[in-house]
Amino acid sequence: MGRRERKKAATRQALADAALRLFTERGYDEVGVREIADAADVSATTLFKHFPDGKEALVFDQDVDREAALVAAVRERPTGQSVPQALHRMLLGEHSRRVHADPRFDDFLRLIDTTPALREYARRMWLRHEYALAAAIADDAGLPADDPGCRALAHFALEAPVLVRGSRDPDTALDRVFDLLGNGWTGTRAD
Amino acid sequence: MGRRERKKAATRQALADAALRLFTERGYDEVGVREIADAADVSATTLFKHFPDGKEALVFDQDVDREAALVAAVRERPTGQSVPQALHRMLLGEHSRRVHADPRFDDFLRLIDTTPALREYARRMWLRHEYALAAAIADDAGLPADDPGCRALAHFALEAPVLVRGSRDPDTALDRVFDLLGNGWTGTRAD
DNA sequence: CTAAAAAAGCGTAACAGCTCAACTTTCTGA
DNA sequence: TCAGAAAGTTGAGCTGTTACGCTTTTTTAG
Repeated sequence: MGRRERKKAATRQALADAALRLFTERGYDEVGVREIADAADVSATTLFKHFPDGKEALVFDQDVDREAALVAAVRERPTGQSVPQALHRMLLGEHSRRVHADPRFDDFLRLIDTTPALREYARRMWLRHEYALAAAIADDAGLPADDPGCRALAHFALEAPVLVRGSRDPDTALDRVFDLLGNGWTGTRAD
Repeated sequence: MGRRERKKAATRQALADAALRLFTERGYDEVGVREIADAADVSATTLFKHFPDGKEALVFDQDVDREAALVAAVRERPTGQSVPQALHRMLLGEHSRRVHADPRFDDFLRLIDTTPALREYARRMWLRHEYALAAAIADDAGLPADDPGCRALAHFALEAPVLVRGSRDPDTALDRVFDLLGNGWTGTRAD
């Protein structure tokens, strides 16, 4: 790795670190991009060269490849396991794995939960994989790739993680969401 | 109705009309708010006084009360009809009723479909009623008002209309979405 | 090896949507 | 009638974001 790329990566990391620190200290809406750029000793233009998707992207630095994991969860699920069950397990595992990996991950989640713009951005990051996931589901079920039912299942499954954030018990809430997707609405009229 | 309120309503209408005309003529992103304000012969600040939710709100002027209709669809559904079925019928009826009411409604829908910012805004308008609808569903099923399953059903049902836009056959697509919510994912592995 | 040219970082200035403090106009009621 | 409250309007200015040009580094050609 050349000297140039190393400096580039260092600048990018300095920007992301400064942003996360300032955001958690004073709140997302109270910190401007010029201030973040100053803290990393670069100009605002440079910040946007490193993060073309804008201010929100500063928080979601690590862009791991979730798409492959999602498609694999559908394709390589064990016999007898339904598609919703496979996605459910995959999303649960992903979440707990991340919580245990980085101690700062809690602050990270709290920041996202309390900032509408970041929740929206997180949702859109998940939904970027909607098309690929829908295609994998359709292929598995022997339906055309743009089948609306498959698209709906992919869409709802990808939205589930964002939807259950803020619940008192997110894991149980996720159970309920995937129970709905797997078995349908089973509620009957009270009394 | 006093002279003052009439003038206010006239200004608001002039703004909405100018916006819709300019947007359909040249595209949403090609028209600035200052230009719209000029066309209505007011300043940009005045525009935001009339539409505090911003540029997108100019397009969704008529703010009919859908919340009551949604809650009523759940509460007053005929015996034997499930909650998803009731919501499905209600959303279908709402759509066709609007298409037949105003001939300009087609242009309106096309504008929304081709503008990501407007699609997002439409989605958020629907989701404003998520809490009320979830509470109505929970009440009907005898569950606590913040039950995650009820919240998920409300959320997915409200997102359905936006999700099926752009499909080749939106009505059939809506059938598939509500089949998923009513009966769960029934697909089995191909071959 | 060196000069040129291609690429990439960087800052200035600007434009977009949007808000704030102040000024005018219109309505109210004693 | 006429203060003063309420509502409407405005120009200046803030924030996220981008286009343009300048400088620096890297690659390439002879």
